[in-house]
Amino acid sequence: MTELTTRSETAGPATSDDLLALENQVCFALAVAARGVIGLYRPILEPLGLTHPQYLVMLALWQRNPRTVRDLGEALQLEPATLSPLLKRLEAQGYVTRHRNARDERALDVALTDEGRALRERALDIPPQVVDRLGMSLDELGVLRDHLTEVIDAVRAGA
Amino acid sequence: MTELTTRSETAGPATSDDLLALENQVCFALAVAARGVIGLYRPILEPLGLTHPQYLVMLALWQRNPRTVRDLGEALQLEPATLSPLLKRLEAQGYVTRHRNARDERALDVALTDEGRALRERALDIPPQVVDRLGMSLDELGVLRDHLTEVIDAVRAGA
DNA sequence: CGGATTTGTTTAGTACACTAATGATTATGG
DNA sequence: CCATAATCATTAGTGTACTAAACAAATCCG
Repeated sequence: MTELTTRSETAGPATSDDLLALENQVCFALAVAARGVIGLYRPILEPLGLTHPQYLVMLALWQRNPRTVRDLGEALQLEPATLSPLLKRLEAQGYVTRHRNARDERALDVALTDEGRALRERALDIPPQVVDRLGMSLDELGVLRDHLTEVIDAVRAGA
Repeated sequence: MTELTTRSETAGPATSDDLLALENQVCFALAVAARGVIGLYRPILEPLGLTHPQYLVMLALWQRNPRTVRDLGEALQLEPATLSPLLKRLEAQGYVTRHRNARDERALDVALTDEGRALRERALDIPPQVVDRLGMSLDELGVLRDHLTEVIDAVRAGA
């Protein structure tokens, strides 16, 4: 017997109902969990004037400072077409500058402004706030993150 | 010592760099994994003329047939404002009908058409295709789904 | 009964996120 | 060296996904 969707019960037959049951779909759990967790960030990021994807860009820039659009896209696994307008909004907020790279005029260097650099201090309080609201242990979250990393690698391999 | 973000290393201090490192953020892993897995569905769902959220609505309707917008929203954890245009597109595709509920004229009943019902047969092949492309075992996926369900519950409790 | 409140859906507005197409710059190879 | 190909970013178009506001229908309650 081959089971083609994951079910809570380990015994019993995998009926066609089980196969297409919403609650058995990993993709559904993934979508709901991602939307839910990102939703937790919304009120926390709002005072900083950041959306969640914008926050991730800032995290990437705090790790390495002038980065091209392509470089950011690889780090965040986002299409340049998604980043392009997002970065313009971050520029309008005053957190980054956008300038053509001198050595390669095709590339666009995205760099932190003083304000963008200063924002990092305020951001230090964000992860603990989210962990607090989630109410899950760091161990649990660590295990989850490792599982998610496996999925991400599996997607890359299967794509 | 309190660790506020999950890190791969269990020993050593949690520096401010670790705290804000992109690769340590569960929200980032969640976002990338969700986008990646949903991306795997894209070529598989395309021949059926469905997007991933539309596919989830169909799954919900195959489980219980006439459902109101609100009911679907609770099942899928989506705002009615998100579902409203999505359901119009499913109606345009010929998979569902949209009619006001006779007993409560506020509510909108979404019901499968014959074509929508028939689509279920073709959908039976989707989960195995995705599992195949992912290349992860059903056990791993089951564990992951259970972890994600915990996160979803934690979000609901903390929101 | 009838005004006030609640509920269900829709619309408006903003912001991702994707694919495909465009345009500009750099790299390549005959 | 120069035509061709590859690379980088942007724009256009579609489809989520959210909040806030609008609207109609049903419910509540004095």
